[in-house]
Amino acid sequence: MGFDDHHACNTGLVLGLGLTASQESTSPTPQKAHRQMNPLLRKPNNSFEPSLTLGLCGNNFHEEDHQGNNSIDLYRQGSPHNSHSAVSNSFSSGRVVKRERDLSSEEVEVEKVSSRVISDEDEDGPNARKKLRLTKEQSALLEESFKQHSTLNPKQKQALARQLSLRPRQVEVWFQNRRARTKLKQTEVDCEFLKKCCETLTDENRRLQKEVQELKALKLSQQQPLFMHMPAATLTMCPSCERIGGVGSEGANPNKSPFSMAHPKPHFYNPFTNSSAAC
DNA sequence: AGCCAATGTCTACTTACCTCA
DNA sequence: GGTGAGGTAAGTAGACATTGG
Repeated sequence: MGFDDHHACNTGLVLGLGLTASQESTSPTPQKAHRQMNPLLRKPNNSFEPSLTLGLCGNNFHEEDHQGNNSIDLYRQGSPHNSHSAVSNSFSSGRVVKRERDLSSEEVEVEKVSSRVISDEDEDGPNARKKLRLTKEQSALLEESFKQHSTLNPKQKQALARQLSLRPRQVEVWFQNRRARTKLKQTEVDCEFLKKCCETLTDENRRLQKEVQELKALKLSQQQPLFMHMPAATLTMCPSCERIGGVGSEGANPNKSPFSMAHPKPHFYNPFTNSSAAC
């Protein structure tokens, strides 16, 4: 169908059942493979599939080779609040097993060091969970990095964490939350866009229904003496082709619509004006 | 080659803390 | 000063891929 979304809703967005191909460069990381399996992130290389989403573009994932040496830093926190972390909670339950399993060996070591510091400083009880606030500099650098690639491979994570004096886990969490926020915003945009499309289609539907009614009425009137049902004032004659058109069939929507018929002005045959002497 | 456990990463959802009006 | 809303760091569960035995 010839529905032109770009003009209909004027949002600058593209809606369509399109076939999208992968924009992602090759990455040897497992995450890439995972993304290919994940329905929300999947961008298969050699396949096309219908899509309605307005996902992030420019999301190329480069296998950047940061210096990435494996030395372990004691990641100091950037703000006074930072001496506490969620790790203190994790270690207070049996989930510490999973928690440690989630961490690389390096991270485990860092976590353990951190937890030691935490336990020294934590005077609010074993379950206290103070909120970390990232500094402006940290946030800015994370944002910058996110613009380049919305997911990180382990090396990138390590390098970024070192650069920011954060734990790799914190960098990972920040990226996870950032992706979630992006997706949420995009969903809101999509929702607004679809609402507008719905309104447009509803209006169009209403207009077409009205047109159908008028055409039906006209057809009915043609089966009976026309002068009894159709006042002369409702008929107009096309000066060029000398045909008669009804009022109201087009006037309801003066704007050209994507749903307009190929020949928007219907020509109605009027036996009374169709004689050779009519014009 | 096939199986399985361990591990790592992801999303989605939730919780808890902090800030600000 | 108290409070509710919003933002966000972090926890959790579940799914899936990879890897090594």
